[in-house]
This record gives sequence, structure tokens and C-alpha cells, in this order.
Amino acid sequence: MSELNNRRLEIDALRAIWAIRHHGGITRAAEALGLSQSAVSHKIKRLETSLGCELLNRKSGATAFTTEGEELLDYAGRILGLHDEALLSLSKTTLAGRIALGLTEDTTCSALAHILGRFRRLHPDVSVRTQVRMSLVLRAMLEQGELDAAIVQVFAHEVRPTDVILFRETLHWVKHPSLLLPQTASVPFLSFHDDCFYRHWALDIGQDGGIMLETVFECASAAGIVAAVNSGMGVALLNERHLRPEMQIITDRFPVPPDLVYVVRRGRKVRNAALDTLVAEIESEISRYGGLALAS
Amino acid sequence: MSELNNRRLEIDALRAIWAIRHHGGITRAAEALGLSQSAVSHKIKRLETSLGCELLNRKSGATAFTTEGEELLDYAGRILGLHDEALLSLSKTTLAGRIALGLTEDTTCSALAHILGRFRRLHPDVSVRTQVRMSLVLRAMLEQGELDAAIVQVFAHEVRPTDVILFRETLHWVKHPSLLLPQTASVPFLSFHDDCFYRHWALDIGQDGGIMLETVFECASAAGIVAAVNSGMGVALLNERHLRPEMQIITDRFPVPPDLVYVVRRGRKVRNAALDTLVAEIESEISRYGGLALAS
DNA sequence: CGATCACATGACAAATTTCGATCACGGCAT
DNA sequence: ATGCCGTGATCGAAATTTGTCATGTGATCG
Repeated sequence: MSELNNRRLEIDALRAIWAIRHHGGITRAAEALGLSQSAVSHKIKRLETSLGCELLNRKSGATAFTTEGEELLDYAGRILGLHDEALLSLSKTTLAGRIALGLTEDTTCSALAHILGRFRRLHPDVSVRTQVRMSLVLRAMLEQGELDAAIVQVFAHEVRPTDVILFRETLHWVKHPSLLLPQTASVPFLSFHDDCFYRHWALDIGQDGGIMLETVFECASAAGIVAAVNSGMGVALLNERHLRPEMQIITDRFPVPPDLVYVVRRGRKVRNAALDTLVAEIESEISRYGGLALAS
Repeated sequence: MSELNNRRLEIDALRAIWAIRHHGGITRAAEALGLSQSAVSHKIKRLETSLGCELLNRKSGATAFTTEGEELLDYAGRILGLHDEALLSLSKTTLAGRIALGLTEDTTCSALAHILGRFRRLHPDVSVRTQVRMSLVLRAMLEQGELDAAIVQVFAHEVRPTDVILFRETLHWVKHPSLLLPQTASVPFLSFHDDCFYRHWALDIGQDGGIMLETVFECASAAGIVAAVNSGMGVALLNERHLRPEMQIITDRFPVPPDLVYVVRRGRKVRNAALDTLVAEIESEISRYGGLALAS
């Protein structure tokens, strides 16, 4: 009892199980943590023996957590949150100022929210003004100096050296099985918005590839598009995060969609210590977890 | 930046600085942690270099924390709290039942409160009924089976093998400088209560040692006694925790007070899994910190 | 059935951590 | 001042922990 109880939970081990949950597997977690697969495997093993219980359920193929695993995961999240905040708090400098930040709808409910909340706590004298718009709008606002920085989606080939990459995303053409696409007719297209650059690309390829897209539905939020796809109203370009089991990915007929990247893009000639810090925190979070966690 | 930020705060290191604060010095902390002094010294050094700042102010003799040190200490407390709770949570068994617990006024505001709160959280099906009384009363209640366990003060020589020792305490005779004690007159005595066993001892020695004590003040709480001493109403027996700078410790004339010990004493023939667990948690907390933390 | 993916395991190398001994410094009493 | 503590820093050696490489196992898929 005493032996067991005197044992400690290593921060690294907690980060490891967190990464496993987060990346869905030991191998990927190891990659994100900058370790070898065996190192992470060993880490978990050690954690398990020190706790005297199984954390992962290895029986089946996919790595699943046991009840104890889930329980520890909950504590791990809270402990790591405090830990990281402590680390930041000790390296912080007193900041003051004003930040105008732009976000897309998608990123609003990601780990970014935590980072912003923590930033607020650590730097109460910095006022962060956040606006949620579509990527194309944000880019324009950046150009016009209305924003100091924004988190926007861009095509993979458009990434600038100064951009901070958050995560990559693959687009897919999807439809509901109930929707049939005769070769001859034009294709009903579900679009985010006039200003959505998926749509720009889709319409461009339509002209090049001889495919006639007809926009039959417009909606600013992903939830709306998902609903429209599932009701068989047409085809849409969706990222993996929004795929549902009942959807059908269309692999033929349409050209392969380009890869997308979420980046932090800073406004031109912005000299702002507070912003520097915030961006550094985002970068550090990424380097730690190998990407930004998207809330389920 | 990245190098620094990628560093982690070891749980052990956090526990170390916590122990240093708590025991007021590296050497004692090392003892409590079951490590050598140099190990703890190194631990702190490592922590400091990894953070890039000083935590302890070694200039003066006494070990003092820097501002950063205090800040980290705050996080350390919270992180360790979560950490320990996680550890307990994973080794817990489902408990149910009823515990009748007795406490003294003093221990109510110690780390015990945290342990009890955590216990409640981890074992919602156990109802803990707590009663605060004086040590002598609690002992009687234990004997009569009204309590399952109690935290009581006893003389050091009265400790039983089954008692769990929380911490030791030294009593002192104190008075305010303004109070003069003529050799001839009887001594005005400030007492907790009829049932306080300090008082029993004091009156006994009064008879043996030829010192005439006259009880001039009775109050159930320590705060009242402290106030009475400081107003020069008389002499009292106080433990170190309640000493104030302006008080005068009387070393001559009175016999040296006996040492006191706070213990967890269990009722007779009590078979109670929930109580076993609670007592085990208290023991584990003690083995970890080498004593029970008293809230300031 | 063979290829592949994902994880476990064992041996060994590298790093970190601990210990014991010793040194340095600041009070404190003589 | 002059020795003592009591405390903490520092050093080299030993012990422990942690990570890597190579390899083994089982499950899945075409």
C-alpha cells in the first residue's frame, strides 16, 4: 500500500496518455511527443505497473482506454492544464495592450479557447478582442489592418513562411447515398457562403473540368451543411471532422480537392509584445501536442 | 524559448519545494521526504535552472522563497492536490457506510479538512458525521462507542500502539510582559475549560510543586486564551502555534510542561472498511509530508 | 496466404538522480 | 577574534530511470 501510494505520476507519463487519447494510438502519440513508439509503450507500461492496474485495453485492435484509464485521463487533463499554466506563469513578463484577433467558426471550439482563457488569466492587462468570420473575410481584414492576427484556413500551397501551422485538413466530396448523380445533369452543390473559398475552388474546377455545379444551398455554419448533405440535397466539400458514417465519399468524377491548412497569420507590420506572446503560446502548445486539439 | 518551455515540472520537485516551505528548510524537508539533503538541494537547483529563475533566496541564513518561488508554490499546492487525489481515486474501492468522527478545535483547520473533503468527493456513499469537542470529551465518547475514531491530544507518554501520530506539540508557560508575578501571591491561570487536560495537569503540579494556581479565566477556544494572555490577565499553557511575538515564555519557576501528541485514536472493536480507508489516507498524508500540515 | 499496421518486449546505452563526503558560509557563544 | 554548530552547496561514484534499436506477436485486409 505504502509502496504504491508513495509512487508518483510523472508529468511526462500523463502527457503521454493524453497524447494517446488525443491522437488515437501509441505510435502517433509518440510521433507527436517526439519519442519513439517503444518509449511511449514503456512509459505506459511503467505507469500501469506503478498504479497496479491496466490503463489501456489491448485486447482488441484499436487502442481503447479502460475505466481506470478514462478516470486517470480526466485527472491528467486537469493536472497538465495547471502544470502548463504554472510554467507559463513563471516565464511571463508583464504585458499590457490590445489584441484584435480573428477566428473561424471551426477553431472557436478547439484548444484555442483554453489558450485564450489562460492568456486572459495570466495577462489581465491585455484586452483581447475576438471576432469570428469566414477565412476569406478574415484575410481581407488582416490586409486592411483591422486585425492583428487571425486563424484562417488556406490552401496548403498558399502557406507563407511567417504563418504558424495549426493543423492540416483534407477535404472530401461527399453526398448521401440516396442522392444519385446522373452523368448528364448538373450537380447540386451545397456551399458555405459566397465568400467561402471552398466554393471558389469548386466553381473554378467546374469550369475547367467540365463539371457543372449548381449551388442549391448556402449556409454559414458547418452544422447546416452537414444536415443538408444528409438529407440528400446535394454534394458538398467537407473536412474529415464533419464526416458522418452515413455519408458517402465521392472518389471518382470530381477532381481531388486540395489540402487545407489552418494557420495563424499575423497582420503586416504589427509590433505587439502581447501578440508575440500569445502566438508563442499557441506555437508551444502545438509543438507539445503536435497539432491543436479540436474539441470533440 | 522552446527548450525552456518543453521542460517539465517534476512532481517530485514540486513536492520538494512544498516540503521545504512546510518544514522551513532543505535539510528538514529532505528528512520528511526520505531523501538526503544533497538530493533535495540538487532537485531545487535543477528546477531552478530548468525554469531559468531563482526559487530560493539563499543570501540570508534562513531559507526564504523568492517571488517566483511563492508563485510556483501556489501552483505546486494545486497540482499536488490533484495528483494525490488522482492517485487515490485510482486505488479506491467502492465504499459505503457511516463514520462518526471526532475532532478537536485545533485540527479542524488543518490539512485534515482537505483530506475529509477529498474523502467525501471520492466516496460519496460514505456519510461522515463530524463532531468537534475537547480531547477529554472525545476520549470519553470513544470509550462509550459514540465515535468510531477521533483526533485527540494526549500526553506523549500516553500514546498507544494503535494510535496514529499526527504531530507533536510543545507546551509553554506564557504571559504578557506587563504581568508581574510576585513570588508570594498565587498565580492567575487562564484555562481552556474544566475538562481541559492541560488544566488538570497544571492544577496537579500546582499541588505537587507548591505553586498556587488560581483559575481566573475560562474559554473554550484558543483565540480567547490568546487574547486574555495578551491583555495581561494571567499565565496560560499554550502550544507553539498560538504563541505571539509579544508574549513572554516563562522558563523558570514553573515545571516544564509535558509534550503533547495529536493522534488518531480509533474506537474499540470498530470494523469499518470506510474508516480503515480514511485512516489509511491520513497515515499516507503523514508519511508523505512527515506530519500533518496545519493551516496558517 | 503474405503484407501491413500497431503495439509489446528485451537488451543495451544514455541520461538522470541519489548518496556520501566534503567544503563554504553565517550566526553564536566563549 | 576564535572556534563551533547548523545549513546548504558541490563533487565524484553508484544506482536508477528513461529512451532506442531490433525483434516478436497478433490482428486486419486484400
